[in-house]
Order: sequence, then C-alpha cells, then structure tokens
Amino acid sequence: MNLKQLLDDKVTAAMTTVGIADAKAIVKQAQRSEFGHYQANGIMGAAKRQKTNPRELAAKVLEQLGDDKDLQLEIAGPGFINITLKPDFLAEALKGLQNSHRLGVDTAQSRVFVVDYSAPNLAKEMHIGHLRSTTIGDTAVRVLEFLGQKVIRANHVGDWGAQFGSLLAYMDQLASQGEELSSELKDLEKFYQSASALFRSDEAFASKARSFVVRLQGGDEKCLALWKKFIAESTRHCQAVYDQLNITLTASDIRAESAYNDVLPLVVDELEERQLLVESDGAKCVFLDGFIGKDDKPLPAIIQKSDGGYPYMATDLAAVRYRASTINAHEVLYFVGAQQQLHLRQVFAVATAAGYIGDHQRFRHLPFGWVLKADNTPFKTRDGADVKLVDVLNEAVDRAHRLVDEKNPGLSPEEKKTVARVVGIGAIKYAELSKNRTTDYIFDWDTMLSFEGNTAPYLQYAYTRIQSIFRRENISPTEIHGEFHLTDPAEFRLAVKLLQFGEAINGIIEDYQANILCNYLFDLAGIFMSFYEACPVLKATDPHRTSRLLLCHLTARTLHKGLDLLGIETVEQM
RNA sequence: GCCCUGGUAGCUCAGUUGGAUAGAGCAUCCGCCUCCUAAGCGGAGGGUCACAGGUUCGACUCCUGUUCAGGGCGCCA
Repeated sequence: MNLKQLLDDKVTAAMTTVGIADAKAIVKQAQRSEFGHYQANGIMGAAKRQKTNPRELAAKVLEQLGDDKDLQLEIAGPGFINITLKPDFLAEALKGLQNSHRLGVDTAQSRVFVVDYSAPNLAKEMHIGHLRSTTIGDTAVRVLEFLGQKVIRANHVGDWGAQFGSLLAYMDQLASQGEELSSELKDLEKFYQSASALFRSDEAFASKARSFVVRLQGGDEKCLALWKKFIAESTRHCQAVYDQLNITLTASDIRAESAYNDVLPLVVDELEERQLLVESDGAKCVFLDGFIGKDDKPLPAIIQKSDGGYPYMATDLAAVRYRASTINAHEVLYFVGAQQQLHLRQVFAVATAAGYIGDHQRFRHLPFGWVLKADNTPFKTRDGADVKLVDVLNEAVDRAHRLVDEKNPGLSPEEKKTVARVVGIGAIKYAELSKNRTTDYIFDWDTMLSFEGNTAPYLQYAYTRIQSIFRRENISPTEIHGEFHLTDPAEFRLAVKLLQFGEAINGIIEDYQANILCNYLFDLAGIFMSFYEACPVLKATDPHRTSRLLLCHLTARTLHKGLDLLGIETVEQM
C-alpha cells in the first residue's frame, strides 16, 4: 500500500467528478505537522486554469469527498487541502504492515534490467573513486530485486588496452630475473607504478611494452598467459574489496572489455551495412546530427582508429549490442562518472542509429562527480597520491574499533570485532549513498568516518536499542499479539513514518538516488529516538505496552530492511 | 569558442511534476543518565537560496542574461 498514491487517486477522482479536466491532486507529505499528514496542492493550479476561486473550488472537491471515516480533511491557506489520517485508520494500516512480509511494498511488473556498475580498471588497485559507482549501483540492484525485477549485474572491468603493455613487459622482465611474480603482484598499485616509471625512463623498456601490446592483441600465447595471470590476481583483489564492502558482485558478474573483442569487427561491418561509417583521417567514424565539436566541426564517434585498433567507443557499442539483443534488456543503467556523459550520449545515439536499441528499450546514464580532497584538489590516479580503497576501509574499521572499546567495553573481543566491521564499513557506504550530488563531492576523512548524526551508526544504533528492549525481557518480537493503540504524538509520528517506507522505495527508482532512502531511514530513526525518550515501553501498561512493542518491532524490521537495501549490516549490540 | 553540470547556514549536504514561516548533520552555546544503551534526547544562535531581470495568486524550483567552479569537445579509457 502506498498512502500517497491512495490519497492522490482519491482526491484526483473527486476533482474529476466536480468537472476539473486533467485533474491532478498533487498530494505530498505535509511540510509541517500542523498541516496534517499529507496535503493536496493541485486545486490552486486547477482553479487558475478554470479562472475560478481556489478556495471555492477546494470546497466543492471537499463536498464531493464527503465525510470520510479514515480521513480528516480541511481547506487551508490559498486553497490547499490538508489531510490528516485518523487514529483508527492508522492502527488498521499498521496492522496491514505488520502482516506484510514486504513491509507494504508492492512488487512491480517484472522487467529485465542490466546494471553496469563498479567497472574498475584491472591495471590498478581500486581507489576511493570507485566507491560511488560501486555502492550506488549495488543499492540500485538490491532495490530492483526487492521490487521483483530480473537484474543482471554487469561489471564492465577494464582488462584490455595499452596500459597492459608495460605491465606485461614488467612481469616478463621480473620473471626473467627470477623474481617471484605472485609476491610482487600483492601490491598492484606499486607494481603499476614501477612499470609506468620504467616506461617513462627506459626507452628500451617502453619499446618492449609497446610490442607487448601488439603481441597481446595478436593473440601471442606467452603474452596471453602473462595477461591471464595478471587479470586473475587483480580480479582477486577486487573481489576481496567487494566482500569487505558487502557488495553483491561476484566473479560471474564480470563481463570484461576483452569479452567483446571478437565482436568488434562485426560491429564495424554492421555500421558499414547501415551506411553509417565514414572514413576521416584514416579512422572509421560515425557522424550524427547534434554532435558538434570545436570550431563547429562535426564530432565523430570513432569506431576504428587509423591504425586498425578499436577505441572504447567500439567496445561500448558491442556491449550495448549484447545487452539489447542477446540479453534483451528492457532497461540498462550505467552508473558511470559524469565526465563520460558526452561519450555515452554518443554510444546510445550510434547504437540507436545502428538499430541495436529497440523502441521498448531504455538506456540511461546515471552520472556522478569527482572525488575531491578537503582542499578541493582531485584524487589523481597516479603518483601514489591516491587513497587506496582497502586502506580507507581498514581505517574505518580501526576507528570504529577504538570507539566500541570506549563505548561498550563489556563486549567480548569477537563481538567488538564484528561491531567494528559492521559500523566502520556501514559509515563509509552511508557517507557515499546519502549524497545526491551528480557533481563533485568532498572526501573528508573525519566526515566520512564520523559516527554521529546522519550516519549509518546512528541508524544501526537505533536498531540495537530496539533489540535491547526485546532482549532485556526475553521477548520474541514475532510472538507479540495485540492491537495498535496510539495516543502519544510521538507514536502517531512513528506510525505515519513507518507507513511511508514504500514511498521512499518508490522514490529511489525514479532516478536511482539512494539518498532518498537514506533520508527516510534517518527520519525514521530520529522519530524512533524521540519516541524512545518520550514513551517508556517495558514499563508501560497495556494496551500501551503491547502497542509500543509492536511499533518497536515494525521499526526494527523497517530499519533492517532499509539498511539491507543499502548494503549495510546491523548488529544486536554496539 | 561551443556543450553539459553545479553555486542553499562557518563546514558537509537535503529541499519530491512551482506552494504555506527554506531544513538536517557537524561545529558553537544551554539543559538532560537513581529511568528500556548518552554512538542518544530537548532547546538556542546562525540565510541577500551566486547576481540581475522576467513569467504568476505564489519562484530555491521555470525562462533569459551575467558571474564563478568543475567536466567534456578525432583516433587514452
């Protein structure tokens, strides 16, 4: 059940009945508590179109709605309709939530989604810049699956291209010097830096690196063997990060750039057949309307370079082709940085012109910005100035461990370890997910690893407080029987918020902004904390005690599910 | 030069197809643990929503211009 939708339908119907064409109730959650729980804003716009008095029109709509046993309605201000849910209705709705395994969230019509996210470059270690795509994409995946969609995770890792030349040449050199490769590869970042340094300083090495690129692309067996060894090591590294981060990606979700190598000539042929290809300066290009470069010159999408090589435009087109035709996806989501916006626009446009994307299929780019340091300078991907993702995660867990030592010394070492992991990792992910920005964002160590205020630990803490209530008197939450009996304002606020979980979930999938769910959960936790202070649970007498226990259990379930959708774990004590 | 983003409290950010008095967290200040976990609760201060016009009953939101910042614009990805 979706309260907002329910009310919107109801008021819209009444508006239509009183003769308003194209009626839209525009029901929203009330901005201020004195306005009730919801407000309909659509009357004023309708009155304007009809050139009538908005308050009089509102009165007509109200008359049409009549006496409602569930709702208290009133006209306010210039023509708002304020809606308050009556206590009996709230109690009944809560009962419905309590009996719903899905916390009142309906499943959507099942469609096929491909979600392209994370996509690290395997030549390097994962760094802080990968966090956003990975965490937001994973949340999108979890939410879509919760809504009953078929989701195919697509980890489009970079495992091909020129940067592998120097890596392979370096591996070859080390091997010939009798070095143990596997130990050298432990620190991928250092390995990459050493190789690049050699590439820049040693002309003989650079030329060897370039020849390795050619040999790799030509299918040279020795090169391929080295390449596979490197890719395997790098993939293991990524998986370790995913596991630590509680990301649902696995090795089977990897469909690397190289997986499309064989299809690239076919893509060129197909574009040729469609008469889209034009040769320009020796490169095979597609020129489309609406793409203008410098000096008003048409901007090409380069499909094949003059040296015969394929740029990532070709690979991305092959990926579109695969997702649209082979997987037959209805919707494909790209969680990719904002700097790729023009590129992806080109990819989608060329793919559409080529007939790869059908009318029923939707490809969307969900962009996000750079990671900046507190001094507004970007994290660069070279020179060792980057913060490695593993280091950030370990630091977060360490800080959380120091805190749990201080806050709850009574826990066993094992429990502390678990709490530190869950809280530390949760804080990192929540810091990412709770921001809506599609532009740059500041990574500040202290902000990101803060455990106070609007953070994951706050939500996790609210959860443990509830669990603590049940634990104290050995109450099994699923075996509480009785009715909801709401009297205190804090109980009403909590009740309404619990009923709005579905609205938050639906809000996410419009533009895949996880912060909508974060904001909801933070509100819910805050309202619960106030309720916790204002309304004793265990010391109350029935019917309040039972009702409050039921509210606690529903809150715990909602927090747990909401955090789970964000990929954040909970603990029983912290 | 052109295109895309963005500019909201000291800092980090919300603000849902235009709605009522622009909201949180952090930081600062004042209260609250004989009471279910103080990683908490209650309260206070803090704003020219970059700037200037326009559209209208009503603009942080839409339009135009200006400005500042970031990104992108032919063979790196």
